[in-house]
Amino acid sequence: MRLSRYFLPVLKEDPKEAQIVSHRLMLRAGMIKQQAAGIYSWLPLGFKVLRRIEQIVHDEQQRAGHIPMLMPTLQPADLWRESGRYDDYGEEMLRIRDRQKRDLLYGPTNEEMITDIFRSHVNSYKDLPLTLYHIQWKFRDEIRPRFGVMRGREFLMKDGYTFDLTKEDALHAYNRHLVSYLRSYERMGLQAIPMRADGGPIGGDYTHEFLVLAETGESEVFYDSHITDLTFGDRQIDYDSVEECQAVLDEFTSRYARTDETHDQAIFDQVPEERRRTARGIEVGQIFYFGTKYSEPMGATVVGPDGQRVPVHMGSHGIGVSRLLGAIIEANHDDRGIIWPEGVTPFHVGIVNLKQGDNSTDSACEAIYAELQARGLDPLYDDRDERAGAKFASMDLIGLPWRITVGPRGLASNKVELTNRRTGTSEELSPKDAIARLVQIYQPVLGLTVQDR
RNA sequence: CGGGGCGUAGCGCAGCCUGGUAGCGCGACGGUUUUGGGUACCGUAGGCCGGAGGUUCGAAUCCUCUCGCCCCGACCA
Repeated sequence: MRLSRYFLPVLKEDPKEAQIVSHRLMLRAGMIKQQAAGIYSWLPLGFKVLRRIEQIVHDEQQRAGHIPMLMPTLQPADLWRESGRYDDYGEEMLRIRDRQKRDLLYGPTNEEMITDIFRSHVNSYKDLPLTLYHIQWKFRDEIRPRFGVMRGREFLMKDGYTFDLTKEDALHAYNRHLVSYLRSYERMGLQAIPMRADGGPIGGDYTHEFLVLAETGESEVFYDSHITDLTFGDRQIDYDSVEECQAVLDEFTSRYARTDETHDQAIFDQVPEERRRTARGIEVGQIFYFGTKYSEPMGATVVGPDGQRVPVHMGSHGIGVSRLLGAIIEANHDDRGIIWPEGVTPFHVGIVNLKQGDNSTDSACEAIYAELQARGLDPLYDDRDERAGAKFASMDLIGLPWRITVGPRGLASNKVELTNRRTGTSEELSPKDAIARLVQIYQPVLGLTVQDR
């Protein structure tokens, strides 16, 4: 993309309503625009990152064998009356009435609807196990929306639902989700720690939350520092293997890690003192096993091998997709702006032309731009007629992890500068070598697609 | 929902107490200048002072009501 043709309304000054860094930077970098309390438009740059995150979630869900679909944002109230949650959910649920005076609601989650779909079409244990998921906008009428997209009222969420014949099978589905979530977060450049959690209004007697450590997190967390040494890495897991999935869960939940909701000081005190940590965390996902909580009242049953009709064991699993942008920025920024991890960056590299209008720099930039695209990368070329300082400031703000700087001085000896946003270190390379380096850097990120399996 | 605060140009703000022709900085636009970290200068455009009612000769300013937004708290992916 050429910046002169893009829509990137960056702000030089801090909008006064933004108190935390991710909100401030998202507004300043022209990623979002607030339309009402907790409701945002996603401007092109923000939308691009949102789509990248969404794509990673899709990839990893499908890698785990989960099936994508899409349910509507508006739901009939009757389904929720059936489960009993129409009254239980409270003021957080946005209720709407249509012209025929039918009660509708803007879905805060989809257990009822998915259960309805399931019971309409699945009758036999032979159709199990089944995991369906979608990525759809949700609305929860928060008492106090704040922190930009981290606590919006309208938010994009991946929610998946598992159906199994037995509790044992359902817990394997649970473990499978834990594995796929660990992989997903790591691809986004995040460390998300699974922590034992409470059920909350979704319900469930077995549940973990995934927390990203950040000063601005809303939850207080307590953990054994050894937990942060664990990484999923590029290990290959057979998602059908009960043992392999269980082993990952065991490994990642072996150390003490809880939020204030479930914190137990007595157990925490058994962790060696030098390893005890108290911090704050942002919740970016949660997994639940809730048994027959919905299948029973809503009649989601299958005929088992013994000919008996039994309610299915269910679980639900969520990733806060739009919230993740905030969480990633909270965990990756400095005083000049955002620092995107390679896995989610809106553009892979920025090209800064130091002397726009100069024949040699212009053509060098054009050549680099074209070649990067030819090699499958997505560059942002700052071809505006601006001073170098303004271009650098914009690039730093929007946080592209790599920058190629092209100026007459370096070009005289066939050199451009390749700069890492995070470390600030630069290398002088020929344009050809700089491109080769970038291709190499992004090879693992671009290589990760489901089709490659 | 309780407590606190704010709505004046695209953004950040002053003016309000003590009523009398609506201002500053940044940004935008047109020039000149400059070209390796938000350059400098000249000029131009841009405002029903959130909305409604009231007081007054006269309201951004005083009074009443209302809408919106932010912050703290209880609640939450």
